[in-house]
Amino acid sequence: MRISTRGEYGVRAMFDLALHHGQGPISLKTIAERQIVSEHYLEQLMASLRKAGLVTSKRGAQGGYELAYPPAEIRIGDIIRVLEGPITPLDCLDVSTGTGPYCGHPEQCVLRGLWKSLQDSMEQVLDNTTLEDLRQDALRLKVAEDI
Amino acid sequence: MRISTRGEYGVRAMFDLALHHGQGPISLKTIAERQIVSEHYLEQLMASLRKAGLVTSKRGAQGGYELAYPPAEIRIGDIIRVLEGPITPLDCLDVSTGTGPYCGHPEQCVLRGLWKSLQDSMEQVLDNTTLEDLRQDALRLKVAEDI
DNA sequence: TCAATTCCGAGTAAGTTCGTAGGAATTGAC
DNA sequence: GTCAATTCCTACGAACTTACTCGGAATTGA
Repeated sequence: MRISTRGEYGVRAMFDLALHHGQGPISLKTIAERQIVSEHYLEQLMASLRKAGLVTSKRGAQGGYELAYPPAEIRIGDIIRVLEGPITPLDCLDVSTGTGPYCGHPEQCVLRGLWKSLQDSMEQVLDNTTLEDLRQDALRLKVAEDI
Repeated sequence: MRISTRGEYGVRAMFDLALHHGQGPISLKTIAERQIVSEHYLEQLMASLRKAGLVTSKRGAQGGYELAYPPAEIRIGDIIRVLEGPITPLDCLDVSTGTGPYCGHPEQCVLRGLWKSLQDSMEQVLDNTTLEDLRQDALRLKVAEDI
């Protein structure tokens, strides 16, 4: 029931970009130093986020990454889905794979309801929180300038 | 964000035991056949559940496993915790490990709130569903006798 | 021109998952 | 007392995932 470092670091990087949104491209090196993660590893995560259209990049000197949309329009669930895959406790619930909704035996429908409830509650949290929400939290903690 | 087969099969096995609660010990072989999982693999899961006190076992001919408590007193969260470990999206949230609550940098407290909300919502679902709830669902589906 | 930076593909060590294998110990039924 | 059924225990292992590292090509602003 854990998210991996892909999701964790990815959300941290996107949160960092949200805090500095509007200040031009931020380099990987800067993000990696501020969030204390491996630069090369983060590079791979940013590549995924870029291909998914959540960030834009600029190469060369003074290049870096920026959010592709305002922080209020990027949900944490969007980030997690890109980096961790569908938000679901069980593969058979994932409509995108076509393996569900029936897993072969009718009695499993009872358990399916359970797992579906779990999935719904996870998505509810992750899709109702945006980067802007996190930014507001940070401002409220009055530590934004230190980050 | 997935549970592994340990949790999935374990819940299925416990659900099976709940449906047949009060009928004496149920053998691994029977559960494995009904739930279509590997008998040897399930054996390992049942060993964990036994050590955790959720089931009792009886060796020898006509032996098998039984729920240690009535279905209404066993929460799905209890089963998942035994088989998958603490229910938490991030290790640093797990109070039992002592690594939390501070992960070294204050700005992470903002993200901590997010992950904590996620954890709470997952535990809310898993700890508010008991085996009796699932049994009632099954009875309502009128398929209990087929299982 | 050059330093900074993204982009890209490959490799890899350690850990986790999902089992399998084999046999010892226990028990009820006959 | 024997035997079949069953739990109990330890060990092994193959495949997959995770969390990176490495090296270098391409791009860009100063």
